Amino acid sequence: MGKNFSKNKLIVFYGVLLAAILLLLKWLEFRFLIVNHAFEVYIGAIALIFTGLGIWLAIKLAKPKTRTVVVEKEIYITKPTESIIPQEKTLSKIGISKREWEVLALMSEGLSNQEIAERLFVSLNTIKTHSSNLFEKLEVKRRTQAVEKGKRLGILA
Amino acid sequence: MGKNFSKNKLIVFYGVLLAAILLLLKWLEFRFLIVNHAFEVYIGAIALIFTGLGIWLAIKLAKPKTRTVVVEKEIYITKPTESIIPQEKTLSKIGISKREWEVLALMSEGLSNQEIAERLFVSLNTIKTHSSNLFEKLEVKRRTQAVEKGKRLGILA
DNA sequence: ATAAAAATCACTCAAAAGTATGAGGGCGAA
DNA sequence: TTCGCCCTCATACTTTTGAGTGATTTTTAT
Repeated sequence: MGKNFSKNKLIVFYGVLLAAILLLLKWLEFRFLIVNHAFEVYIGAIALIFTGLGIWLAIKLAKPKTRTVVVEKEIYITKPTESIIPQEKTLSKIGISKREWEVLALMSEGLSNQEIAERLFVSLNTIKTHSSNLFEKLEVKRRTQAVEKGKRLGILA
Repeated sequence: MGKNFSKNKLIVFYGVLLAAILLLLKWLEFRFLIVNHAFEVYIGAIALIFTGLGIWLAIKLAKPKTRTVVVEKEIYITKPTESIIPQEKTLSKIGISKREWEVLALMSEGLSNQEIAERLFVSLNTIKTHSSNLFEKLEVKRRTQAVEKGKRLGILA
């Protein structure tokens, strides 16, 4: 906004300057044009002046090229609690199914397989199957390792 | 692209302004001066052409001003791990011994009792005793719960 | 020095966790 | 429709974990 304003002001200023120069030339014309040989010089002066004027105008008004520099700024924040189902990319990349993730989440809360089974209304054997598959996909051997790795992968809160 | 466009627009505007000024002069000429018409137009054309030339030269030759814009980009980093032995106040308040805490820490890394025993150069039975005492002090029933509670209490990373 | 706390270890029994294998139904993609 | 994946459940077996009890040694604090 302020930039546009100053630009307009500049243009107006330049217009006035131009008018002044033309008047000056007019005056010079009256004073010296009688001298015939001065005509070429006059034209040359005009050309020179207005070329310089154009250059000056262009330099003044040209927008500077902006170069964007991205600066990485480290900000320590308690990792924002992701969605309730976090990092679906990671999940699908590893191939963990929704049900398996649910089991993992309840594991991380310290529930036993039996408790998880009751919570999810399925049998204990089902939970065992899920957890076995889970361990294989996470490449771990125990539930504690699964929880630890799950957190490292960002798929657990 | 848009930058060039606005620059061109500026030039056009300047040309129009110049024409207006010339018309003004023309009018002034009719009012107050007795001068050769063709000569005025000639001078105006010269001025216009060389102004344009100046602008063109400046645009073509001027090295672009660069202005650096710094953009801050937030990066989320897991808060740096606190002291290796955290929250001794909490530990003594609950009555967890140093050895018990060591066992808990290794538990949280997913080690089995056997592995913990080997790591600490003691027997499996010792680890079992430690963990049992640990569970009682933490008021939990399983190692997963112990780890979970340990983290909640801030005695684990 | 002595009592308390901590660390060590053993043994048994039970529960939980984990492995391996098979199998049936549902569901979406090829 | 067939194939693959997911979810479900079962059975059998092994390993790990945890509870309970008791004991010896070391460390620590009074």
